[in-house]
Amino acid sequence: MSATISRLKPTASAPRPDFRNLDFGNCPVRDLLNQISGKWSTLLLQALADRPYRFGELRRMVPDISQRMLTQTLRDLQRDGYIHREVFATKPPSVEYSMTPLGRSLYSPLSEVIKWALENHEAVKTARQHFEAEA
Amino acid sequence: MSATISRLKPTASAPRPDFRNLDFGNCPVRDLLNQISGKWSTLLLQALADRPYRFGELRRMVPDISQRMLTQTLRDLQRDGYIHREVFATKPPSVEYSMTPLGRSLYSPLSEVIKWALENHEAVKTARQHFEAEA
DNA sequence: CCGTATCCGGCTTGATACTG
DNA sequence: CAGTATCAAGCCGGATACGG
Repeated sequence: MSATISRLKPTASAPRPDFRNLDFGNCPVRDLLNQISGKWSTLLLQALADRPYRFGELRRMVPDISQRMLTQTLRDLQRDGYIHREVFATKPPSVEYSMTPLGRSLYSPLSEVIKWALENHEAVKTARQHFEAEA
Repeated sequence: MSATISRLKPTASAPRPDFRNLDFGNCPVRDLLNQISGKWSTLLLQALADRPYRFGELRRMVPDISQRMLTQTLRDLQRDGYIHREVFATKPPSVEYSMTPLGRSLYSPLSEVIKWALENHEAVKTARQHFEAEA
């Protein structure tokens, strides 16, 4: 997931590229992908791409997420600027989450990957079966 | 990461949607994303999108991957049909990895996400700083 | 050169119980 | 309704050593 993969200089004399920009701080792709590849992140982005939802709604839409992970994942997405959190001082209080422009701009390419996954799931499952068969 | 997020039926009488297609076997997106979101998967796909490489070359291109994870990640990618593994009976033996058509078709949308990450890393870092500042 | 085996520490996640 | 705190379990990934 590095931004720039260390390409070996064809005739490099250095014994080792030692191209240490792979840590999360310096490699944007690993840094960002690390977040959105969390177990629940993409799922929640998909949900909020539709329209804003409240905490409890999201909880019901994703029955097998724990309250803990829902809170945590939403806060991480908010932290990175993908979603907006708005508290309504109703009684009892409610909190609504919605996508930011940044979140939408991410979701645009991300949804293409999701689409690919839906369209090619069978192909991958077939590949897996073939792989097992060879063992 | 589910294929189809359980949308609450507006006037549903059921106390709970109980829409359990979120397990990895049935949810394509979570199933596939789970693989490519491994710590090294995207990085290796990027490398092999360029051209085929041998094991040792990849190892040097990604200095901080362990031999264990390189072998394992490559095998997982091969298992899902994204890359091809070819052994050459040279002396000493060498193994070359290359992308399959399926792998290329995945990399196409995936590279757009990577591109997004490169272009928007600063925006995300800024968002993080603002988030911290509010605490 | 390429791959496997073993051990093991840490992060991530889930379960549960509790507050404003 | 939303969120926090705490604790324990499981998986992932790293180090190291060995084998074909």
